[in-house]
Amino acid sequence: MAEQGVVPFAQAAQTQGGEDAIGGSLADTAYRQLRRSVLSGQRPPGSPLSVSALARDMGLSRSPVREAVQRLIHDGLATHVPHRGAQVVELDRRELMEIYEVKEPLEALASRLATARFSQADVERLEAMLVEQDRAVAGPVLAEESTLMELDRAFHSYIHRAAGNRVLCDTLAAWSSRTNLAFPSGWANPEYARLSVAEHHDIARAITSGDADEAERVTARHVRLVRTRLARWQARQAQDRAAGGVA
Amino acid sequence: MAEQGVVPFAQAAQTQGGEDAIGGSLADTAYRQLRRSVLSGQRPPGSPLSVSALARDMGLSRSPVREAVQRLIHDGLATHVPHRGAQVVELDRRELMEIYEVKEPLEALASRLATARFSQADVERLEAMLVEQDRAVAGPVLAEESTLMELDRAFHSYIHRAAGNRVLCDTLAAWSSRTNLAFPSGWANPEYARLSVAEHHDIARAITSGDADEAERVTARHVRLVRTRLARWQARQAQDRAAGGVA
DNA sequence: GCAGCCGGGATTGCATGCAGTCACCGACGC
DNA sequence: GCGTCGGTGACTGCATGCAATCCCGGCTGC
Repeated sequence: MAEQGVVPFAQAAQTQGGEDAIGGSLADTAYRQLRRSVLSGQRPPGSPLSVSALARDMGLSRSPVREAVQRLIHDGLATHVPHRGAQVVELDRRELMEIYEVKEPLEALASRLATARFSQADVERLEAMLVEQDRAVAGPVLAEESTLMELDRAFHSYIHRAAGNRVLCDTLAAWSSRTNLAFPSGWANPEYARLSVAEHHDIARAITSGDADEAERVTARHVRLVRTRLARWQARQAQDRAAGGVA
Repeated sequence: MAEQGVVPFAQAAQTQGGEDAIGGSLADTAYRQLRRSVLSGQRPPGSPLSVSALARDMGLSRSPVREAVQRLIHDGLATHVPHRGAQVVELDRRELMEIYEVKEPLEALASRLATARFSQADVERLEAMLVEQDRAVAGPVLAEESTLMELDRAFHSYIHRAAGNRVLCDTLAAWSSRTNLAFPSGWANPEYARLSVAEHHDIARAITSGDADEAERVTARHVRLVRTRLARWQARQAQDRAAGGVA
């Protein structure tokens, strides 16, 4: 049970945006650029996405930009307000919880499938990622939030790909980008970050040891815990906002 | 555990196409019309979806049709061949199996969530659906395939909505339309149809009795069995085709 | 008879024009 | 001061023009 080390999907340009490199069409380029700016927080939730304005800024016509915006809408990263144009989506708590609810069994499935297909090279790669994660949360001060998010994304994404199910992989990638959108500074909390990394160790241990049932269990647990922490963080945010609003 | 009988989502015009009725934009109308003709089998897999030709046929310009086709592509119901235009997707066995693999835990989750939220009205509605299904497979000759498919869709869709998780509901709806696309005459097999209906009874029994664990279990089992039957049916089809090809 | 080449046709992708619709803001009247 | 009305601006959605690209068929030459 181990063909190669790397699992070579087509890398789903749609869901994973392989850099702003030369994209086939202008619409692709615009899509990736917009997507990147949205996911990076450069355009925070609620930002307007006016086709005309974007076309002006990006120096091309409205057609490809319009297409790019509509793809974002379809991805759930933007919404279309009837006569106000599009804007970056503002996920409410309910929707966020819904995504985590469905992510739980699917992430668990991914880990189970990946366990059966993991090669020695995969094991080494995953362990290298864990070393990076340990380093990122080791010192008294954590690495950059964006770095932490990227490490997290890479870890889970690797398992998704290793599962060898493209539908599963694409679906989880789409959901993860949406949840990351709503979890801007959650990674700034050292406690949360370290807990996540610890849970990643549990997942990796189960997968590399070949225990599919255990991998499924600890992965589901991880998703559940992240959801709990996210809810707690959101509640705290709301509380702080309320307190700050008075002052 | 029971607010209303009906679970009122926005009905996800995107994924459920509420008839070809007056859609906001021409693009919406074109999308629904195309989607309908694809899912009904009127445009079988492999059919070309030329924007120009469709625009001519539908009596409108290329812009909205182009948008509609791209939505179909994003839905996974069509593919875009670089310089040949789009065409109705031809799902290969691998992809079909992948979809069933991910549907299993999600359908199971839907049943579990629905169990906790089912009201008395929901119970009655579900039982009415089962009566319809029984009637459809009762006689020596089954009802129309399209009728059977619609009954099946309605049954599962009702549970999805009852789960009260919109992301879950939309995702399953999208996947189901893709699998239905590849299961054209699977419902013509009386044995398969009766087995499915029997399993629906199991699911309904578990849900209405409030046993979430059991609902989850039998639902997963149902998806697994459908997948097995589909694989068997496909193998048989391939065999028949091979035999027919010789003659 | 077969291989290779070239042109016709069609298609996509992008740019742009045009009209309809609506939100926003200021002015006006009460 | 407040509510209401009208103008302005912008935006979307649709139609259409234009160039580039590529497939496919027929034709030519060997």
